[in-house]
Amino acid sequence: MTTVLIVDDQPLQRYAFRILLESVPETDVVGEAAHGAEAVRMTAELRPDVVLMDVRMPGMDGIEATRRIVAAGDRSRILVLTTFDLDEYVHAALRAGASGFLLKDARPEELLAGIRAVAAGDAVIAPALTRRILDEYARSRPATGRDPDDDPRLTGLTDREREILEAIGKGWTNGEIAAHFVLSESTVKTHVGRVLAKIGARDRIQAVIFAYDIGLARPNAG
Amino acid sequence: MTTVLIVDDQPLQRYAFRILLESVPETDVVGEAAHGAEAVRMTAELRPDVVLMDVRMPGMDGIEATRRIVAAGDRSRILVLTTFDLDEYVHAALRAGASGFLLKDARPEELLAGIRAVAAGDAVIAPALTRRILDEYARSRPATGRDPDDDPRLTGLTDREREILEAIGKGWTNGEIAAHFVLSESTVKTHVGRVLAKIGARDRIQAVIFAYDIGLARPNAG
DNA sequence: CCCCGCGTAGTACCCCGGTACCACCCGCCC
DNA sequence: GGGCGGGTGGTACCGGGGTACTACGCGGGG
Repeated sequence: MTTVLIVDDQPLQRYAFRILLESVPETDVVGEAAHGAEAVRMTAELRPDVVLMDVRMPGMDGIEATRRIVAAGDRSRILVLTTFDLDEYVHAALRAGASGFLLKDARPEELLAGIRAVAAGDAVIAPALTRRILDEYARSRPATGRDPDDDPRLTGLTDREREILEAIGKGWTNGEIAAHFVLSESTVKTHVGRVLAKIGARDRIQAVIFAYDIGLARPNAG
Repeated sequence: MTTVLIVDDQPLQRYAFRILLESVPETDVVGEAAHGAEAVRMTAELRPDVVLMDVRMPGMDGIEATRRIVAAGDRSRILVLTTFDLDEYVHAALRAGASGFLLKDARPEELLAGIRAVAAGDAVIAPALTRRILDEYARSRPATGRDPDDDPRLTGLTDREREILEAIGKGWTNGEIAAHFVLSESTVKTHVGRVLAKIGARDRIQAVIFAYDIGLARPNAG
Protein backbone atom coordinates (compact mmCIF):
# COMPACT_ATOMS: atom_id res chain seq x y z
CA MET A 1 0.00 0.00 0.00
CA THR A 2 1.38 3.36 -1.04
CA THR A 3 0.40 6.35 1.08
CA VAL A 4 -0.02 9.61 -0.77
CA LEU A 5 -0.28 13.24 0.26
CA ILE A 6 -2.04 15.51 -2.24
CA VAL A 7 -0.80 19.08 -2.49
CA ASP A 8 -2.72 21.55 -4.65
CA ASP A 9 -4.31 24.90 -4.05
CA GLN A 10 -7.42 24.03 -6.02
CA PRO A 11 -9.95 21.94 -4.08
CA LEU A 12 -11.44 20.55 -7.25
CA GLN A 13 -8.07 19.37 -8.48
CA ARG A 14 -7.40 17.70 -5.13
CA TYR A 15 -10.78 16.05 -5.36
CA ALA A 16 -9.99 14.68 -8.80
CA PHE A 17 -6.71 13.23 -7.62
CA ARG A 18 -8.34 11.71 -4.57
CA ILE A 19 -11.05 10.05 -6.63
CA LEU A 20 -8.45 8.61 -8.97
CA LEU A 21 -6.15 7.35 -6.25
CA GLU A 22 -8.96 5.83 -4.24
CA SER A 23 -10.24 4.00 -7.29
CA VAL A 24 -7.28 1.63 -7.12
CA PRO A 25 -6.43 -0.57 -4.14
CA GLU A 26 -2.69 0.09 -4.13
CA THR A 27 -2.77 3.76 -3.15
CA ASP A 28 -4.14 5.39 -0.04
CA VAL A 29 -4.64 9.14 0.26
CA VAL A 30 -3.59 10.08 3.78
CA GLY A 31 -4.01 13.82 3.52
CA GLU A 32 -4.40 16.99 1.49
CA ALA A 33 -2.54 20.25 1.65
CA ALA A 34 -3.49 23.51 -0.05
CA HIS A 35 -0.12 25.24 -0.11
CA GLY A 36 3.61 24.71 0.38
CA ALA A 37 3.86 25.41 4.07
CA GLU A 38 1.08 23.00 4.84
CA ALA A 39 2.71 20.42 2.60
CA VAL A 40 5.98 20.63 4.49
CA ARG A 41 4.24 20.33 7.83
CA MET A 42 1.97 17.47 6.83
CA THR A 43 4.77 15.54 5.16
CA ALA A 44 6.79 15.64 8.37
CA GLU A 45 3.75 14.53 10.29
CA LEU A 46 2.19 11.91 8.05
CA ARG A 47 5.33 10.52 6.41
CA PRO A 48 3.57 9.62 3.16
CA ASP A 49 5.37 7.42 0.67
CA VAL A 50 4.67 9.87 -2.10
CA VAL A 51 3.82 13.57 -2.18
CA LEU A 52 1.84 14.67 -5.20
CA MET A 53 3.06 18.24 -5.47
CA ASP A 54 1.58 21.04 -7.53
CA VAL A 55 4.04 23.71 -8.62
CA ARG A 56 1.99 26.89 -8.77
CA MET A 57 0.47 27.73 -5.43
CA PRO A 58 -0.05 30.95 -3.51
CA GLY A 59 2.49 31.51 -0.78
CA MET A 60 5.19 28.85 -0.78
CA ASP A 61 5.21 27.11 -4.15
CA GLY A 62 5.83 23.45 -4.83
CA ILE A 63 9.50 23.88 -5.66
CA GLU A 64 10.36 25.51 -2.39
CA ALA A 65 8.23 23.01 -0.50
CA THR A 66 10.08 20.19 -2.25
CA ARG A 67 13.39 21.72 -1.29
CA ARG A 68 12.42 21.97 2.36
CA ILE A 69 11.03 18.48 2.56
CA VAL A 70 14.18 17.04 1.07
CA ALA A 71 16.36 19.20 3.30
CA ALA A 72 14.41 18.07 6.33
CA GLY A 73 15.49 14.54 5.57
CA ASP A 74 11.98 13.20 5.12
CA ARG A 75 12.00 9.98 3.18
CA SER A 76 8.89 10.83 1.22
CA ARG A 77 9.34 10.82 -2.54
CA ILE A 78 8.04 13.86 -4.32
CA LEU A 79 6.26 13.76 -7.64
CA VAL A 80 5.85 17.24 -9.06
CA LEU A 81 2.85 18.03 -11.25
CA THR A 82 2.20 21.07 -13.35
CA THR A 83 0.00 22.21 -16.17
CA PHE A 84 2.87 24.01 -17.82
CA ASP A 85 6.00 22.36 -19.06
CA LEU A 86 8.13 25.38 -18.46
CA ASP A 87 11.80 24.59 -18.50
CA GLU A 88 12.59 26.45 -15.33
CA TYR A 89 10.06 24.46 -13.36
CA VAL A 90 11.56 21.20 -14.44
CA HIS A 91 15.10 22.28 -13.67
CA ALA A 92 14.23 23.79 -10.36
CA ALA A 93 12.07 20.87 -9.28
CA LEU A 94 14.63 18.25 -10.09
CA ARG A 95 17.41 20.21 -8.48
CA ALA A 96 15.22 20.65 -5.44
CA GLY A 97 15.20 16.90 -5.11
CA ALA A 98 11.96 15.82 -6.73
CA SER A 99 11.79 12.22 -7.89
CA GLY A 100 9.56 12.96 -10.79
CA PHE A 101 7.93 15.57 -12.97
CA LEU A 102 4.68 14.97 -14.79
CA LEU A 103 2.19 17.13 -16.63
CA LYS A 104 -1.37 17.33 -15.39
CA ASP A 105 -2.68 16.33 -18.78
CA ALA A 106 -1.17 12.89 -18.26
CA ARG A 107 -3.56 10.01 -18.59
CA PRO A 108 -4.71 8.47 -15.30
CA GLU A 109 -2.74 5.29 -15.91
CA GLU A 110 0.39 7.32 -16.50
CA LEU A 111 -0.11 9.14 -13.25
CA LEU A 112 -0.64 5.92 -11.34
CA ALA A 113 2.38 4.37 -13.02
CA GLY A 114 4.38 7.42 -12.03
CA ILE A 115 3.34 7.11 -8.41
CA ARG A 116 4.22 3.43 -8.46
CA ALA A 117 7.65 4.12 -9.92
CA VAL A 118 8.41 6.94 -7.54
CA ALA A 119 7.29 4.90 -4.54
CA ALA A 120 9.65 2.17 -5.67
CA GLY A 121 12.56 4.60 -5.60
CA ASP A 122 12.70 5.14 -9.32
CA ALA A 123 12.18 8.43 -11.09
CA VAL A 124 9.80 9.53 -13.81
CA ILE A 125 9.67 12.37 -16.26
CA ALA A 126 6.92 13.15 -18.71
CA PRO A 127 7.96 11.93 -22.16
CA ALA A 128 7.44 15.39 -23.60
CA LEU A 129 10.04 16.75 -21.21
CA THR A 130 12.45 13.88 -21.39
CA ARG A 131 13.55 14.88 -24.86
CA ARG A 132 14.89 18.22 -23.76
CA ILE A 133 16.87 16.65 -21.02
CA LEU A 134 18.33 14.08 -23.36
CA ASP A 135 19.17 16.72 -25.92
CA GLU A 136 21.13 18.67 -23.38
CA TYR A 137 22.64 15.48 -22.17
CA ALA A 138 23.83 14.47 -25.62
CA ARG A 139 25.10 17.95 -26.31
CA SER A 140 27.21 18.14 -23.16
CA ARG A 141 30.02 16.30 -24.82
CA PRO A 142 33.23 16.32 -26.91
CA ALA A 143 35.49 19.38 -27.23
CA THR A 144 38.49 17.10 -26.86
CA GLY A 145 41.51 19.36 -26.81
CA ARG A 146 45.01 17.97 -26.72
CA ASP A 147 45.59 14.52 -28.05
CA PRO A 148 46.63 11.77 -25.68
CA ASP A 149 47.49 9.48 -28.60
CA ASP A 150 51.15 10.30 -28.74
CA ASP A 151 51.74 10.23 -25.02
CA PRO A 152 54.97 8.28 -24.49
CA ARG A 153 53.40 6.32 -21.66
CA LEU A 154 50.94 4.77 -24.07
CA THR A 155 53.40 3.61 -26.72
CA GLY A 156 54.03 0.33 -24.94
CA LEU A 157 50.38 -0.62 -25.12
CA THR A 158 48.86 -2.62 -27.94
CA ASP A 159 45.65 -1.35 -29.55
CA ARG A 160 43.58 -3.77 -27.56
CA GLU A 161 45.24 -2.81 -24.30
CA ARG A 162 44.61 0.82 -25.04
CA GLU A 163 40.93 0.13 -25.55
CA ILE A 164 40.90 -1.75 -22.27
CA LEU A 165 42.56 1.18 -20.52
CA GLU A 166 39.92 3.53 -21.86
CA ALA A 167 37.23 1.22 -20.55
CA ILE A 168 38.91 1.11 -17.16
CA GLY A 169 38.98 4.89 -17.22
CA LYS A 170 35.24 4.92 -17.68
CA GLY A 171 34.89 2.97 -14.47
CA TRP A 172 33.73 -0.24 -16.07
CA THR A 173 34.05 -3.52 -14.21
CA ASN A 174 35.77 -6.47 -15.85
CA GLY A 175 32.38 -8.00 -16.53
CA GLU A 176 31.14 -4.88 -18.25
CA ILE A 177 34.27 -4.62 -20.33
CA ALA A 178 33.87 -8.25 -21.32
CA ALA A 179 30.27 -7.62 -22.34
CA HIS A 180 31.11 -4.51 -24.32
CA PHE A 181 33.95 -6.04 -26.29
CA VAL A 182 32.32 -9.46 -26.42
CA LEU A 183 35.12 -11.26 -24.59
CA SER A 184 35.35 -13.65 -21.69
CA GLU A 185 36.06 -12.17 -18.31
CA SER A 186 39.25 -14.22 -18.19
CA THR A 187 40.55 -12.49 -21.27
CA VAL A 188 39.67 -9.12 -19.85
CA LYS A 189 41.53 -9.96 -16.69
CA THR A 190 44.56 -10.93 -18.73
CA HIS A 191 44.45 -7.64 -20.62
CA VAL A 192 43.87 -5.59 -17.51
CA GLY A 193 46.79 -7.27 -15.80
CA ARG A 194 49.09 -6.44 -18.69
CA VAL A 195 47.88 -2.84 -18.84
CA LEU A 196 48.49 -2.36 -15.13
CA ALA A 197 51.98 -3.82 -15.46
CA LYS A 198 52.86 -1.68 -18.46
CA ILE A 199 51.70 1.63 -17.08
CA GLY A 200 52.99 0.84 -13.61
CA ALA A 201 49.68 0.93 -11.78
CA ARG A 202 49.08 -1.28 -8.77
CA ASP A 203 45.35 -1.55 -9.37
CA ARG A 204 42.63 -0.32 -11.72
CA ILE A 205 42.05 2.73 -9.57
CA GLN A 206 45.56 3.99 -10.25
CA ALA A 207 44.83 3.23 -13.88
CA VAL A 208 41.74 5.43 -13.78
CA ILE A 209 43.78 8.28 -12.33
CA PHE A 210 46.44 7.64 -14.95
CA ALA A 211 43.83 7.83 -17.68
CA TYR A 212 42.68 11.22 -16.39
CA ASP A 213 46.23 12.47 -16.03
CA ILE A 214 47.14 11.80 -19.63
CA GLY A 215 43.79 12.96 -20.93
CA LEU A 216 42.53 9.58 -22.06
CA ALA A 217 39.55 10.08 -19.76
CA ARG A 218 37.88 13.42 -19.20
CA PRO A 219 35.59 14.88 -16.59
CA ASN A 220 31.93 15.05 -17.57
CA ALA A 221 30.89 18.21 -15.82
CA GLY A 222 31.92 20.84 -13.28
CA MET B 1 0.79 3.99 -38.72
CA THR B 2 4.27 3.71 -37.23
CA THR B 3 6.84 1.68 -39.13
CA VAL B 4 9.32 -0.25 -37.03
CA LEU B 5 12.63 -2.01 -37.68
CA ILE B 6 13.51 -4.74 -35.18
CA VAL B 7 17.19 -5.22 -34.41
CA ASP B 8 18.25 -8.16 -32.23
CA ASP B 9 20.67 -11.01 -32.66
CA GLN B 10 18.25 -13.52 -31.19
CA PRO B 11 15.59 -14.70 -33.65
CA LEU B 12 13.22 -15.66 -30.85
CA GLN B 13 13.45 -12.21 -29.37
CA ARG B 14 12.74 -10.64 -32.76
CA TYR B 15 9.80 -12.97 -33.14
CA ALA B 16 8.42 -11.89 -29.78
CA PHE B 17 8.69 -8.23 -30.70
CA ARG B 18 7.08 -8.82 -34.06
CA ILE B 19 4.14 -10.66 -32.54
CA LEU B 20 3.63 -7.87 -30.05
CA LEU B 21 3.88 -5.08 -32.59
CA GLU B 22 1.62 -6.81 -35.08
CA SER B 23 -1.01 -7.36 -32.40
CA VAL B 24 -1.86 -3.67 -32.45
CA PRO B 25 -3.03 -1.73 -35.49
CA GLU B 26 -0.84 1.32 -34.98
CA THR B 27 2.55 -0.30 -35.61
CA ASP B 28 3.90 -2.06 -38.67
CA VAL B 29 7.08 -4.12 -38.65
CA VAL B 30 8.90 -3.38 -41.89
CA GLY B 31 12.06 -5.38 -41.28
CA GLU B 32 14.38 -7.27 -38.98
CA ALA B 33 18.14 -7.05 -38.55
CA ALA B 34 20.37 -9.45 -36.62
CA HIS B 35 23.34 -7.20 -35.95
CA GLY B 36 24.55 -3.61 -36.04
CA ALA B 37 25.85 -3.47 -39.58
CA GLU B 38 22.63 -4.85 -40.96
CA ALA B 39 20.68 -2.38 -38.84
CA VAL B 40 22.56 0.58 -40.29
CA ARG B 41 22.05 -0.65 -43.83
CA MET B 42 18.37 -1.48 -43.42
CA THR B 43 17.59 1.78 -41.68
CA ALA B 44 19.04 3.74 -44.60
CA GLU B 45 17.04 1.63 -46.99
CA LEU B 46 13.69 1.24 -45.23
CA ARG B 47 13.52 4.56 -43.36
CA PRO B 48 11.46 3.20 -40.47
CA ASP B 49 9.88 5.62 -38.04
CA VAL B 50 11.34 3.74 -35.11
CA VAL B 51 14.27 1.36 -34.75
CA LEU B 52 13.96 -1.10 -31.89
CA MET B 53 17.64 -1.60 -31.09
CA ASP B 54 19.19 -4.29 -28.93
CA VAL B 55 22.46 -3.34 -27.26
CA ARG B 56 24.36 -6.57 -26.98
CA MET B 57 25.02 -8.11 -30.35
CA PRO B 58 27.96 -9.91 -31.89
CA GLY B 59 29.96 -7.70 -34.21
CA MET B 60 28.75 -4.14 -34.20
CA ASP B 61 26.70 -3.52 -31.08
CA GLY B 62 23.59 -1.38 -30.78
CA ILE B 63 25.42 1.65 -29.48
CA GLU B 64 27.75 1.89 -32.43
CA ALA B 65 24.88 1.21 -34.82
CA THR B 66 22.89 4.02 -33.21
CA ARG B 67 25.81 6.37 -33.56
CA ARG B 68 26.18 5.59 -37.25
CA ILE B 69 22.49 5.90 -38.01
CA VAL B 70 22.34 9.29 -36.33
CA ALA B 71 25.54 10.39 -38.02
CA ALA B 72 24.15 9.34 -41.38
CA GLY B 73 21.32 11.82 -40.92
CA ASP B 74 18.57 9.24 -40.98
CA ARG B 75 15.40 10.58 -39.43
CA SER B 76 14.49 7.30 -37.78
CA ARG B 77 14.09 7.47 -34.00
CA ILE B 78 16.01 4.87 -32.10
CA LEU B 79 14.66 3.10 -29.05
CA VAL B 80 17.37 1.12 -27.33
CA LEU B 81 16.50 -2.04 -25.44
CA THR B 82 18.64 -4.10 -23.12
CA THR B 83 18.33 -6.75 -20.47
CA PHE B 84 20.93 -5.08 -18.34
CA ASP B 85 20.65 -1.64 -16.84
CA LEU B 86 24.35 -1.00 -16.99
CA ASP B 87 25.17 2.62 -16.53
CA GLU B 88 27.52 2.81 -19.46
CA TYR B 89 24.98 1.43 -21.85
CA VAL B 90 22.52 4.13 -20.95
CA HIS B 91 25.07 6.89 -21.17
CA ALA B 92 26.58 5.64 -24.37
CA ALA B 93 23.22 5.05 -26.01
CA LEU B 94 21.90 8.48 -25.21
CA ARG B 95 25.13 10.16 -26.23
CA ALA B 96 24.96 8.21 -29.45
CA GLY B 97 21.65 9.89 -30.10
CA ALA B 98 19.05 7.36 -29.05
CA SER B 99 15.57 8.70 -28.31
CA GLY B 100 14.85 6.20 -25.60
CA PHE B 101 16.20 3.47 -23.42
CA LEU B 102 14.02 0.68 -22.04
CA LEU B 103 14.67 -2.61 -20.31
CA LYS B 104 13.51 -5.80 -21.93
CA ASP B 105 11.57 -6.77 -18.86
CA ALA B 106 9.21 -3.87 -19.52
CA ARG B 107 5.57 -4.78 -19.77
CA PRO B 108 4.18 -4.92 -23.32
CA GLU B 109 2.06 -1.80 -22.77
CA GLU B 110 5.14 0.08 -21.62
CA LEU B 111 7.00 -0.96 -24.71
CA LEU B 112 4.17 0.11 -26.99
CA ALA B 113 3.81 3.38 -25.10
CA GLY B 114 7.54 3.89 -25.54
CA ILE B 115 7.33 3.35 -29.27
CA ARG B 116 4.39 5.74 -29.46
CA ALA B 117 6.25 8.41 -27.55
CA VAL B 118 9.43 8.03 -29.58
CA ALA B 119 7.54 8.11 -32.85
CA ALA B 120 5.87 11.33 -31.68
CA GLY B 121 9.25 12.91 -31.17
CA ASP B 122 9.27 12.52 -27.42
CA ALA B 123 11.76 10.48 -25.47
CA VAL B 124 11.42 7.71 -22.95
CA ILE B 125 13.61 6.22 -20.30
CA ALA B 126 12.83 3.24 -18.12
CA PRO B 127 11.81 4.50 -14.68
CA ALA B 128 14.54 2.42 -13.07
CA LEU B 129 17.14 4.32 -15.10
CA THR B 130 15.64 7.78 -15.00
CA ARG B 131 17.07 8.52 -11.61
CA ARG B 132 20.62 8.18 -12.87
CA ILE B 133 19.93 10.38 -15.84
CA LEU B 134 18.47 13.01 -13.57
CA ASP B 135 21.50 12.88 -11.34
CA GLU B 136 23.74 13.46 -14.33
CA TYR B 137 21.44 16.09 -15.67
CA ALA B 138 21.29 18.06 -12.45
CA ARG B 139 25.03 17.68 -12.35
CA SER B 140 25.67 19.02 -15.85
CA ARG B 141 23.11 21.81 -15.74
CA PRO B 142 24.11 24.17 -12.94
CA ALA B 143 27.22 25.45 -14.75
CA THR B 144 28.01 27.46 -11.68
CA GLY B 145 31.48 28.38 -10.52
CA ARG B 146 34.44 26.07 -10.78
CA ASP B 147 34.60 25.78 -7.04
CA PRO B 148 33.75 22.25 -5.95
CA ASP B 149 33.00 23.50 -2.45
CA ASP B 150 29.51 24.64 -3.24
CA ASP B 151 28.72 21.79 -5.56
CA PRO B 152 25.21 20.63 -4.68
CA ARG B 153 26.30 17.03 -4.75
CA LEU B 154 28.70 17.63 -1.90
CA THR B 155 26.30 19.35 0.43
CA GLY B 156 25.10 16.07 1.82
CA LEU B 157 28.60 15.10 2.89
CA THR B 158 30.02 15.87 6.30
CA ASP B 159 33.49 17.42 6.54
CA ARG B 160 35.02 14.10 7.37
CA GLU B 161 33.31 12.37 4.49
CA ARG B 162 34.55 15.03 2.15
CA GLU B 163 38.10 14.46 3.28
CA ILE B 164 37.60 10.76 2.71
CA LEU B 165 36.27 11.39 -0.78
CA GLU B 166 39.33 13.47 -1.59
CA ALA B 167 41.53 10.65 -0.39
CA ILE B 168 39.61 8.18 -2.54
CA GLY B 169 40.12 10.53 -5.46
CA LYS B 170 43.85 10.32 -4.92
CA GLY B 171 43.66 6.59 -5.37
CA TRP B 172 44.45 5.71 -1.80
CA THR B 173 43.49 2.32 -0.39
CA ASN B 174 41.46 2.10 2.79
CA GLY B 175 44.64 1.18 4.64
CA GLU B 176 46.46 4.24 3.35
CA ILE B 177 43.58 6.49 4.25
CA ALA B 178 43.48 4.99 7.73
CA ALA B 179 47.21 5.61 8.16
CA HIS B 180 47.01 9.17 6.89
CA PHE B 181 44.12 10.21 9.12
CA VAL B 182 45.22 7.96 12.00
CA LEU B 183 42.05 5.89 12.04
CA SER B 184 41.22 2.23 12.10
CA GLU B 185 40.50 0.61 8.78
CA SER B 186 37.02 -0.24 10.04
CA THR B 187 36.25 3.42 10.51
CA VAL B 188 37.55 4.21 7.05
CA LYS B 189 35.33 1.52 5.60
CA THR B 190 32.35 3.00 7.39
CA HIS B 191 33.11 6.45 6.01
CA VAL B 192 33.75 5.17 2.52
CA GLY B 193 30.50 3.26 2.55
CA ARG B 194 28.58 6.35 3.54
CA VAL B 195 30.31 8.47 0.91
CA LEU B 196 29.49 5.96 -1.81
CA ALA B 197 25.86 5.87 -0.74
CA LYS B 198 25.54 9.63 -0.61
CA ILE B 199 27.08 10.39 -3.98
CA GLY B 200 25.41 7.39 -5.59
CA ALA B 201 28.56 5.52 -6.56
CA ARG B 202 28.60 1.74 -6.71
CA ASP B 203 32.26 1.45 -5.79
CA ARG B 204 35.30 3.60 -5.08
CA ILE B 205 36.19 3.69 -8.75
CA GLN B 206 32.98 5.50 -9.57
CA ALA B 207 33.83 7.77 -6.66
CA VAL B 208 37.21 8.57 -8.21
CA ILE B 209 35.52 9.47 -11.47
CA PHE B 210 32.97 11.52 -9.56
CA ALA B 211 35.77 13.39 -7.81
CA TYR B 212 37.31 14.27 -11.17
CA ASP B 213 33.96 15.25 -12.64
CA ILE B 214 33.20 17.78 -9.96
CA GLY B 215 36.77 19.03 -9.78
CA LEU B 216 37.55 17.68 -6.36
CA ALA B 217 40.42 15.79 -7.91
CA ARG B 218 42.51 17.12 -10.76
CA PRO B 219 44.84 15.60 -13.33
CA ASN B 220 48.50 15.82 -12.48
CA ALA B 221 50.34 15.80 -15.76
CA GLY B 222 49.60 16.29 -19.42
C1' DC C 1 17.28 16.05 30.16
C1' DC C 2 17.17 13.32 26.25
C1' DC C 3 17.67 12.63 21.50
C1' DC C 4 20.20 12.86 17.30
C1' DG C 5 23.97 13.60 14.13
C1' DC C 6 28.67 12.62 13.75
C1' DG C 7 32.83 10.18 14.26
C1' DT C 8 34.77 6.20 15.75
C1' DA C 9 35.23 0.99 15.90
C1' DG C 10 34.18 -3.74 15.46
C1' DT C 11 32.49 -8.47 13.37
C1' DA C 12 30.88 -11.33 9.76
C1' DC C 13 30.27 -12.32 5.12
C1' DC C 14 30.66 -12.33 0.09
C1' DC C 15 32.33 -10.93 -4.25
C1' DC C 16 35.37 -8.81 -7.39
C1' DG C 17 39.95 -7.75 -8.66
C1' DG C 18 44.59 -9.12 -9.28
C1' DT C 19 48.16 -12.69 -9.80
C1' DA C 20 50.35 -16.84 -11.29
C1' DC C 21 50.51 -20.14 -14.60
C1' DC C 22 49.15 -22.61 -18.50
C1' DA C 23 47.15 -23.25 -23.12
C1' DC C 24 45.73 -22.56 -28.01
C1' DC C 25 45.32 -20.04 -32.34
C1' DC C 26 46.80 -16.89 -35.76
C1' DG C 27 49.79 -14.04 -38.64
C1' DC C 28 54.30 -12.79 -39.55
C1' DC C 29 59.07 -13.25 -40.39
C1' DC C 30 63.52 -15.49 -40.33
C1' DG D 1 59.62 -25.44 -40.43
C1' DG D 2 60.24 -22.95 -36.25
C1' DG D 3 60.09 -18.92 -33.43
C1' DC D 4 57.50 -15.02 -31.72
C1' DG D 5 54.11 -11.54 -30.44
C1' DG D 6 49.30 -10.54 -29.91
C1' DG D 7 44.75 -12.01 -28.71
C1' DT D 8 41.94 -15.22 -26.46
C1' DG D 9 40.64 -18.48 -22.76
C1' DG D 10 41.00 -21.26 -18.52
C1' DT D 11 41.95 -22.71 -13.31
C1' DA D 12 43.24 -21.71 -8.72
C1' DC D 13 44.11 -18.78 -5.02
C1' DC D 14 43.95 -14.85 -1.92
C1' DG D 15 43.48 -10.32 -0.33
C1' DG D 16 41.04 -6.01 -0.43
C1' DG D 17 36.66 -3.80 -1.06
C1' DG D 18 31.84 -3.31 0.05
C1' DT D 19 27.72 -4.32 2.85
C1' DA D 20 25.03 -5.16 6.89
C1' DC D 21 24.62 -4.57 11.44
C1' DT D 22 25.88 -3.20 15.95
C1' DA D 23 27.93 -0.15 19.38
C1' DC D 24 29.64 3.80 22.04
C1' DG D 25 31.17 8.55 23.27
C1' DC D 26 30.42 13.28 22.45
C1' DG D 27 28.33 17.76 21.64
C1' DG D 28 24.40 20.51 20.44
C1' DG D 29 19.46 21.58 20.17
C1' DG D 30 14.56 20.89 21.32
